[in-house]
Amino acid sequence: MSHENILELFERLTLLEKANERAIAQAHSLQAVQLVALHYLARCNRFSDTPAAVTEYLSATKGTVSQSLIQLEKKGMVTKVQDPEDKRVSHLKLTSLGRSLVKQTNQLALLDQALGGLDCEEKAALESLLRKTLIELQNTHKHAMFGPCSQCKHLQKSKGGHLCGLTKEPLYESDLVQICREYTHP
Amino acid sequence: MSHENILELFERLTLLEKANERAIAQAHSLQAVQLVALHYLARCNRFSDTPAAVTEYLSATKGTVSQSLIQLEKKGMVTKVQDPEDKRVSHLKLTSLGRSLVKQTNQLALLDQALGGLDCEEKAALESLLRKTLIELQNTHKHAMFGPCSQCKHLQKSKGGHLCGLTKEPLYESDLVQICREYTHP
DNA sequence: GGTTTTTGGTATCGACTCGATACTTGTAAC
DNA sequence: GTTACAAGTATCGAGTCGATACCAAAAACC
Repeated sequence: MSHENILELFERLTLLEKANERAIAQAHSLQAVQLVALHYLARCNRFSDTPAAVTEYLSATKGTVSQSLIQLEKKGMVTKVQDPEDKRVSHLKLTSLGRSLVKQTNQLALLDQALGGLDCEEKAALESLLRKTLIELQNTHKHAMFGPCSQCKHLQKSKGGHLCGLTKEPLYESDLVQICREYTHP
Repeated sequence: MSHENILELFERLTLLEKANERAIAQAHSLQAVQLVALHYLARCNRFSDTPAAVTEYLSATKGTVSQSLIQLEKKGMVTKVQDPEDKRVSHLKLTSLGRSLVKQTNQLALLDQALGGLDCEEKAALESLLRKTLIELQNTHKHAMFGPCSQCKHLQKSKGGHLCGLTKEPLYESDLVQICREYTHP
């Protein structure tokens, strides 16, 4: 009748996953937060690769995130590129070292391995249930959701391609699958 | 085809929930970890209310957990009671202050609110999928699982009641719904 | 029965996170 | 042009975390 069981399961999964994340990060001389940020940067689009976006994604404060990003830069995982239009913002690009680290650690998530035990139908069901929960959560609170442009409310078709209704910028194929900080459910 | 979407959704939910946890904890002058520990202690059985069990649950090191528990004790949320049989172990009992805090913060989980948007069938489906995932995870790695005695492999019936096959101790009604560190899936 | 090993728990140290505040610089609003 | 605001950095104190060392009680061993 209540949600207690789900909450417990979720918390348990979360704790195990978190511990695993820490272990993996440590194996590469990184902090857990830094690894999460790195994975985020590897799959966000070019509107969402700024320190501010990472801050929003991690739900942390900009001071903290700034420091973590400086660490990542020191370790040669990312480089900062100043935005040509707005000189205040910088874009974070993964170096080849950063990209290879992401690749190495991609399949190490405990969850990823555990999900191998589900068949396709179950995975689809789980995905849609989780998505529904997340959307519900976004409705009650006003948090950024960070989804792919391809499923976003702001996606528009233009001659021969796509367009973001918010920024009016063209979206190419590669943009569509990446996640964006402005994602809104239709 | 792959699990990427599920992993993303899961990570997003986790990050939001974590941020929320921090905020709630801070509102009560606690650390997030301390609040999680407190909630754990509120629903574990009498075999699982020791510092070692909390350590296992949080997947942290005993040194760290020891400090967190000392903080909780200082703040009057829990009290330590030495085990009469094994003088090394201490049991952590919630004070009335601790219990009331747990009650206050119980319904504040973002997830809890978001799950309100699912109907009963969906919730049941989500629960069983998450459980299957967790069991799968336990099979590949050997982590403690922390489930309720009522669903445990070690549960045995005895004359007029139940019994834990591992410790041979009697289990009363109230024990059955609480979570135990020795939980094993049948 | 006495020695060794293991286990539960604490104490302490350094590296790091995190939040808060203050600050700089660039952009937008009026 | 002045003011407000936004992006990002710097810094400080409180606290987490992992590692190590340590103590005491229990268990295993001979």
